[in-house]
Amino acid sequence: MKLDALDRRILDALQSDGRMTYDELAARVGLSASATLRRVKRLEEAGVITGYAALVDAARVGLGLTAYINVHMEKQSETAKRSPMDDFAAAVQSWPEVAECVSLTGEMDYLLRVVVRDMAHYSRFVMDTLLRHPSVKDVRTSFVLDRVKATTVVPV
Amino acid sequence: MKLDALDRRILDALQSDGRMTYDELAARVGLSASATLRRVKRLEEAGVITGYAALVDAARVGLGLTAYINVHMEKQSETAKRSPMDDFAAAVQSWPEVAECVSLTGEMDYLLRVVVRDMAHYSRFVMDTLLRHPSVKDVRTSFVLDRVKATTVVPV
DNA sequence: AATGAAACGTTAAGATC
DNA sequence: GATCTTAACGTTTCATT
Repeated sequence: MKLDALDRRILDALQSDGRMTYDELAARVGLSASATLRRVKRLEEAGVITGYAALVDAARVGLGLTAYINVHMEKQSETAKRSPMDDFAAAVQSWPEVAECVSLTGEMDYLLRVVVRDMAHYSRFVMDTLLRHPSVKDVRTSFVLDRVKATTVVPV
Repeated sequence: MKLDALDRRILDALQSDGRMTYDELAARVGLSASATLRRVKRLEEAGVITGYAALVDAARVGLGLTAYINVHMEKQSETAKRSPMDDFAAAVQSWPEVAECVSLTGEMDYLLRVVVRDMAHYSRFVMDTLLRHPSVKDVRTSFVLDRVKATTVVPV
């Protein structure tokens, strides 16, 4: 989708404050409230704005440990009915501990960001869930010592 | 902060739809709107809810490339006036390409998630910004092939 | 039972859509 | 005009004495 300067200003504002009123937003971008609303709806319908979220501090709700897990997969079996990759991707969606999962260049594997209560929770997740999945061969974990920066804002 | 079942339901709902009205939210959690409002304000003031954000699809606004960059730092010089770590942490805040930056166990370095337009943009960011920083020794990059899962929702 | 604190619902006025 | 937000006020609940 093609964005002009006004769209960018709208996205900039709504990314920082997703509950801003249309009056306030309109004042900030220099349009009327109704024109602003039309643009926001257009951005939503075009899939530019995928949703709105309250951002929760994981540590303050008892989820004090974040880990990055490199997951190595078994070689794909030729006889498998469906791809182990797709199967793993589907499983990941259902695991609430997994905040993020991407496949990367370099190695044929996944990188997971998981948010858990503590080491015991981490251990249980890896042993009982992750390693139990048939496509997973082995994992290598790094734990987060310090969250230097974490933003949902994309520089439009 | 101590959360009861109602707080959890509120967080669950607002994490999925941050623009939900208090009437709607109240109906979902089984309270009146005013009681719901009071609880939300309390969660905000306690720092449990850190903010609200419109979520933007980076690819749809021309930011088609995400990279994970492992950054190795120079050994900290004894005579440095302030810590190179802190200096780097401050610099990272000002670079809009960096969506996330954490320090990890294992190696004394940082992991960055950067969101850029394309390879040319990535290259310029690494050459002209990242490697130009005095504390940075070298970097190793993996590019995202497939975003399997990416959520801001924390399982409360 | 009496008390106080915490949390709830109703209502109404103002803001927003 | 209809909906939504928000503060005021009275009521309920519950732990403690």
